[in-house]
Amino acid sequence: MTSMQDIADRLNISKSTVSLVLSGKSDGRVSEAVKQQVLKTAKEMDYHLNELARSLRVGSSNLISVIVTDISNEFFGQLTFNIQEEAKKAGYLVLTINSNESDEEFEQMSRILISKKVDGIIAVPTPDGAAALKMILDQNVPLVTVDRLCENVDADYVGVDNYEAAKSAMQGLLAEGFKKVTLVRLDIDIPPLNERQRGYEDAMKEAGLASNIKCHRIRFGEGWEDDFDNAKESLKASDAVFFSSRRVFTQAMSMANKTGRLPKDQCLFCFDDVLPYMNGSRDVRYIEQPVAEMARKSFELLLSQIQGKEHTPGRYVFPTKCISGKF
Amino acid sequence: MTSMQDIADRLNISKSTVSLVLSGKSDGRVSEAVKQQVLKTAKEMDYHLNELARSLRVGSSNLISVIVTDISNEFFGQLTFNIQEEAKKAGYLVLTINSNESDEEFEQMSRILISKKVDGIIAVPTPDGAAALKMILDQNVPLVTVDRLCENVDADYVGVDNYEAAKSAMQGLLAEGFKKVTLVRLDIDIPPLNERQRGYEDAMKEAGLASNIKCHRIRFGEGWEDDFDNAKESLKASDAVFFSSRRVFTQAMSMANKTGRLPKDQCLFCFDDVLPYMNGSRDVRYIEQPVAEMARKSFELLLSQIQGKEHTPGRYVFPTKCISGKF
DNA sequence: ATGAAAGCGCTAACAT
DNA sequence: ATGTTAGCGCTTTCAT
Repeated sequence: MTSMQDIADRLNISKSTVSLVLSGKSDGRVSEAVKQQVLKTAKEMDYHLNELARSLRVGSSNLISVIVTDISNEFFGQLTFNIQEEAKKAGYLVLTINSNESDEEFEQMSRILISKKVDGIIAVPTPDGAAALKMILDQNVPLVTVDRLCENVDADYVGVDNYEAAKSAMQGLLAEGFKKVTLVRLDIDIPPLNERQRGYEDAMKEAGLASNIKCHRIRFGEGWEDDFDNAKESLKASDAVFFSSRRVFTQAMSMANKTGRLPKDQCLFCFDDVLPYMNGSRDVRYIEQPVAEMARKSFELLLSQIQGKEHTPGRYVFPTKCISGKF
Repeated sequence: MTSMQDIADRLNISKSTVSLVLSGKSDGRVSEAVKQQVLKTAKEMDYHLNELARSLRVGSSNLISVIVTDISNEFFGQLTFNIQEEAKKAGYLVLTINSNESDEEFEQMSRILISKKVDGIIAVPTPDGAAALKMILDQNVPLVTVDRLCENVDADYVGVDNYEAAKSAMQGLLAEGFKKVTLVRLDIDIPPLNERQRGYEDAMKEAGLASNIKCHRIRFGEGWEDDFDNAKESLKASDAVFFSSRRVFTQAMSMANKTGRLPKDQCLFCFDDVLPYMNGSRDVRYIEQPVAEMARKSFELLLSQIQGKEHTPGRYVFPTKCISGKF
């Protein structure tokens, strides 16, 4: 591995001069002749900058991290993808981490990231991730939270109004005459899912359908099949089903292949785009989150923290779109 | 930021002793009393190891990278997720990179990764990524390729037999009496897609259906809608359609919502699991790749290279599963 | 325009 | 059992 010293030795100059040239700070400070020699020798000797050394010296790694619960989840995949593209433009690389919905993993990985001297963290907090978030803040590591609001943590937040989105979409649904609407959600207590449920319940109540409120909780991990099995009859008896996340929706679709279909005339309502899953024979309604914009905003906020700009944490709530039709 | 020196100063001992304790190498070499003091003081002073400095010193970053074309693609999301979980167990963090199918980006990002001193790279090569792969190899950075075989690059490879999988699934399809089978594929020349097409064509030929061979290419980026539009009539006239990747399948499904459905009695055949997309009213056939095992193997190969074990590059081909039924 | 020297925080070989 | 020292490869201040 060639180092700057090696180049300096070869040319009988000092490594400071080499550094000046190679880091592009030679304007006027180094003679053109020397500059060219350095550049040429660097190429000849196949020199590659050691970022580790540079980072140690200047105290910043040009690394950020995105912590999601599960990168293989489509929504988080898209979020991460868009953040990465933004980061790339600004010269940052992205460490992606899966918390697997575990508070312990979330905190443990946060510690490791801090050790790695990441310049900032964009995180989807786990159900009880407040402690980890506070720890990050304590270490003065720039932090932006996405998707899930942690009320008692004073950090930037980017997300959507889950309550309003769910409620108003429900109202549209009810206005069309659907009465027996059942909710299916994951059995993890995270704000978005709770808010969506609240939106569902309030819409039902306000429409005088409180007695039809019915909610099925599906385990996040092992055992979810059983939960669907138990919910089966109740779902079949509904005239519309609200799947409060894409994950639970696709699980339901997979299950349906094994344990029986949902009635064809039933309306499906889902949080997040499910168009590709539809085959044109159903009333469908879904809510679209502007994931690319959310990603962009998250990184923008992080970057301004990194650059030490004047900053008081804010909450940035993006509008959703409700789409319905025969899909 | 507390450093080991700070702890040493506070306790009037040397930083080597502190290092010994904090890196867990103090067994017998440091007195129990001092050890406890160090541990206590470290906690008090809220000490966090500076991995950057450690990495520079020991010459390894405990960072690896996974380069895929697009992390928001479900298949790559799952692959990455599983690699990350393996890496975590071994104490590695993962930098994920999107090449966006661009050879330039692939090479440029590879250079940056090498500068960052990643300990190894697991990559899904871009269509003409050979140059970048060779560069990585030249720098003696451990490398494993996944999903796409680069014939003229001497690196570990993990994948499936795309030709055989496609051909034998096609044969099953034809045995059921389907005759007009049309292929839909992305318009990027990567080995898996080419191999799948070859499998399709050979199966058709051997069944005496050469004249029915029909292949539609869908652009990877902008304009893909038009390509589907052009293929529309031809697809409707087929009695089975082979979607050679999930991406192109889901695109087709989304399009169908806008420009008209495919006939109900048509058989859908797809590479990669599409169960959640089905609603029980169709003949479906799909090929499942053992993505978790592939991820595990990839990381295992990478790790053994990193650890400098005796190693000649190999090709590891995993069996696929073909599933068919009314889904 | 160039060089010398210090130092980022850590580890490890070598004293003591 | 503990300390001293050197050095990983770089940037940056201060001299010259």
